[in-house]
Amino acid sequence: MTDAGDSGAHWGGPIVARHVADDVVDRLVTAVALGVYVTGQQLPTERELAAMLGVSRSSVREALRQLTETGYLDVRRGRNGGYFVRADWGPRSAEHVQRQIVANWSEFLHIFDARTLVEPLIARTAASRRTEADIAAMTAALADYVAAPDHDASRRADSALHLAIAEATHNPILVAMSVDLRARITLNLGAEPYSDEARRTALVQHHDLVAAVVEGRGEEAAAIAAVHFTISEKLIRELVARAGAGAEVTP
Amino acid sequence: MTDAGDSGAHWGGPIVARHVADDVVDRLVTAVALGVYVTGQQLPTERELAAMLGVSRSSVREALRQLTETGYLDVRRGRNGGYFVRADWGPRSAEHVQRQIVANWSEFLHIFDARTLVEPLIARTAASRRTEADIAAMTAALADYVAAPDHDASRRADSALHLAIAEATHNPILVAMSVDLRARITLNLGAEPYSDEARRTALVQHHDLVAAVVEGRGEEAAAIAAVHFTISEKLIRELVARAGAGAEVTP
DNA sequence: GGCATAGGGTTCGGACAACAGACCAAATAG
DNA sequence: CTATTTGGTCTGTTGTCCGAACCCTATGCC
Repeated sequence: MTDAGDSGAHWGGPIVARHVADDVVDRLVTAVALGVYVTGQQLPTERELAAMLGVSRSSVREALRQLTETGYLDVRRGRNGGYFVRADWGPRSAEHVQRQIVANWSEFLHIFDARTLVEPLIARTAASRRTEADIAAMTAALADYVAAPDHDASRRADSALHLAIAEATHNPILVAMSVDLRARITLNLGAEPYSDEARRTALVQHHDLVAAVVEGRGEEAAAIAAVHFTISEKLIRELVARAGAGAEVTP
Repeated sequence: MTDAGDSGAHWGGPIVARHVADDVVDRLVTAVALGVYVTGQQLPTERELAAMLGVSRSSVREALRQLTETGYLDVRRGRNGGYFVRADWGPRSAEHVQRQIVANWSEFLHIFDARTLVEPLIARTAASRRTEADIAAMTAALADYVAAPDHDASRRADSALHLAIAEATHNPILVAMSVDLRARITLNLGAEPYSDEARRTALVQHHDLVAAVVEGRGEEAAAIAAVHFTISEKLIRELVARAGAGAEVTP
C-alpha cells in the first residue's frame, strides 16, 4: 500500500514481520485517500482510534508519528487538539510530486492500465446485477456528488459513488479490487488529481455512467467507465509533461 | 488466504496482528497449490525453509505443525526424513470436503464469479499485447501441459500455463489477481478439482485459448476463457450435489 | 553390527513488539 | 482561574520471534 509489499504477496521475497503500526498507517492513509477524512480537523483522537481499530494506543501513536513525520498530518496539543489532515496532503512541492511520480512511473502505468481494464468490467457487471437497493444507493451517491460544494466533498463523493457502483456487482472481491486500485493511485500521488475542468467532465460522465448502470445498459456503462477512468491518467500525464522532466516511458 | 483475514484488508474490521507462522503457512500452501511441490517428498528441510523464507526455524516449525495437524503434510523422522505432501491433499473425507465447501460456500461463489469475470479480461488483454517472448512461453507451457504424465504434473502445468497467459498482459497487477484467485480456490478446497473428463475438456480449451491469444483474437480468447473457467465451478457444484447436502445458494 | 550423518524434536534465553494503565503537560472552554 | 480535553511520557507485563544449542531417530555405509 504505502511502500512495504502488500500482504498478499505470493512467492519469492523473504517474509517480513508486519508491524501493527504499519497496518494502522495503511488504514489511515487509505481512509484519507478515499475521502473518509478531509482537510482540516478530522481524525479521531488517539484513544478513539485505538478503540476503533482494536489496537493499543502505542501502536496508533507510532502510526501517527510516522504520518506526521512524513508530513501528511499536523498535530496540535491541548484541548480541542488532535491530528489534522494537512491542507496540501501528500508530496508538497511540485518538484516533489515530479520526483514522486517519476520514481514510481512504471507502477503508475500498471495501476492506470489495470484500472482502465477492470473498472469497465465492474461497470458492465454492475449494470447486469443492480438491484433496487443498489439503484437507490447509486442515485443517492450521484446526487451527493452533484451537490458537492468543494474539492474535498467532491473527492469524497466521487469515492462513494464508485464504491456504490462496485458494490452493485454484489461481489466483494471486485469491490476490493476497485477500492484497492483507487487507493493506490491516491496514495502514490498524495491525492487524486483534480481540476475544475476535470470535475465538469466527470460530472457528465458520472451522470451517464449511473444512468447506464441503472438502466442495465452494460456495454455503454463499460464504455463510459473506460473513458472516465482515463481522466486521472490524463491529468497526471499533463502534470509530468508540464513539469518537463523526461519521464518518457512507452504507454 | 487460509482463514485469517487477508492482511490487505481495507476498511472495516479490527486490525489483527499477523503471525509470521501464518505467513509461512500461506506461502507453503500456495506453493503446493501452484504445483511448486507435489505429492511425495518435496518440501525442503525445516532449516532450509527457514533460510529461504528469512524466518526462524521456530516459525517454520509452527507453520509445519499446523499443516501437519490439519492433514496437509506427513512428517517422517530420521535420516532422509522430512515433510511430505499428502497424496490426498486437503480435507480428506468426503464429509470433510462437504463441510469445508458448505461452510465457505458464499466465498466460493464470489471467487468463481470474480474468476469468470476477470480471466476473460486477462485473456483478451493478453491477446492484444503478447510479444514473441510471451508466445514462446505460452506454447512451451502448453506443450508441458499436453505432455504432463500424471495428475500432479498436469496441475502444475495448468498453473504455469495460466500464469504465462496472465504475464502476457505485461501488467503485474493483473497477474497478481489471477494468481490470487487461483490460489484461493485451491486453498479453500485442498486442490483444484480434477477429473479425467475435465482434463480432456481442458486440453482442447487450453489449445484453443493459447491459439487465440497467440493469434491475437482477443474476443475469442475471452470467450474460451469464460467457458474454461467454469470447469472447476461445475466440478464443485457436482461434488456438492452428489454429496447431497442442501447448499442451495443463488448463483 | 556399528558408526556417522541427516533429518526432525526440544529447550532456553534474549531482543523486541504490543498492550495496558497511570501519569504529565499543554491548551482551551467556561 | 479551573476543569477538561487532548497529546506526550513512562513503566511493567505479556507474548512473538529469533538464534543456538542440544536430544532423538532413522538411515546409509562400512
